[in-house]
Amino acid sequence: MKLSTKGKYGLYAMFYLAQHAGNGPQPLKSVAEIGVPEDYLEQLLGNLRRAGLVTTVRGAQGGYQLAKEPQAITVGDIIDATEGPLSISECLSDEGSCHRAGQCKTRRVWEYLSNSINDLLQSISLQDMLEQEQFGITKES
Amino acid sequence: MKLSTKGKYGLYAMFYLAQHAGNGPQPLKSVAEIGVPEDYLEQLLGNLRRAGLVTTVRGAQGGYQLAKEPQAITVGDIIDATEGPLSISECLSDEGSCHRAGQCKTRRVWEYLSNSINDLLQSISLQDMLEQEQFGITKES
DNA sequence: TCATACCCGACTATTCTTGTCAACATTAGC
DNA sequence: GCTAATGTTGACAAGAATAGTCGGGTATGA
Repeated sequence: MKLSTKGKYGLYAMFYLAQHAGNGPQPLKSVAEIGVPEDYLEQLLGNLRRAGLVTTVRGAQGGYQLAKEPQAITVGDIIDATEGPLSISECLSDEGSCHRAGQCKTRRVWEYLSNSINDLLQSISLQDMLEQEQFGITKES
Repeated sequence: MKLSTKGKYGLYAMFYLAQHAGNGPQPLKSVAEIGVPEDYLEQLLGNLRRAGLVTTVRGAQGGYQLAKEPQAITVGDIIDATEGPLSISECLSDEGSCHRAGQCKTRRVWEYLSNSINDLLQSISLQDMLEQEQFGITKES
């Protein structure tokens, strides 16, 4: 179980935009300095735009900027937008794939895990990241 | 971010073994009745054996059984054994892939998420699953 | 010794990931 | 209006991962 680079890059990009909020639209070239291929990043920002997390200004001097305040955007929003909704098990989305009653006892586990992880992701906002220390990290590595 | 079938099938199989604990070794054929191809399941049970979660008896009347009590085996153990350790981001395992200081602020997020999810997975045992209702599910779907 | 069962490694088809590329649409500024 | 800067879109492709499949072992109870 791991995140693909889409979610990771998406968070990088959104964090970059959060850091530059208020400075006008940031062109793709600038955002790509976080270390992501431009052509690939473009796709991800497209998804983030369609999800309503960033707005764009086309043409010269255009670029990308956050569509909302940093505290109104969560890590979960970003991962949803870039990776698609996380589904621990397709049992949860596809009804009918649990063809045996015995197996369905495990379904409740997926349900519980899925809900818990979603809550977790929704509990961290870009603002929290800007402020650091805000989301429960206490132990030193 | 999703689990592969390995983790899912692994949990099915382990839950099956938990349900039949005390009835002697369960042959692969029986376990496969949960709806997993025998040849594939064999690989997964091999991983579970190497992880010390099941023991096997070879030869006629042989089969697989839990290596420990159901309360001593967690969903996290099973997923680790079948899917390999979950790594949200390779930033956490591979040092040096965070090549920019700016990006590394997001690293703490992965760290936090990773720890939280691991704790979550470790908090559910097979015994909890046998007893149902035991691992925090309260809301009706 | 034979049937039952686990053990192991190689092989493969399909899908997903991670980009790359080319053509197009929009707009600011001269 | 022209041009350069910029976002938009969809097609394409190499490589890796997933989800099995297969063929031959080895151990053991009857």
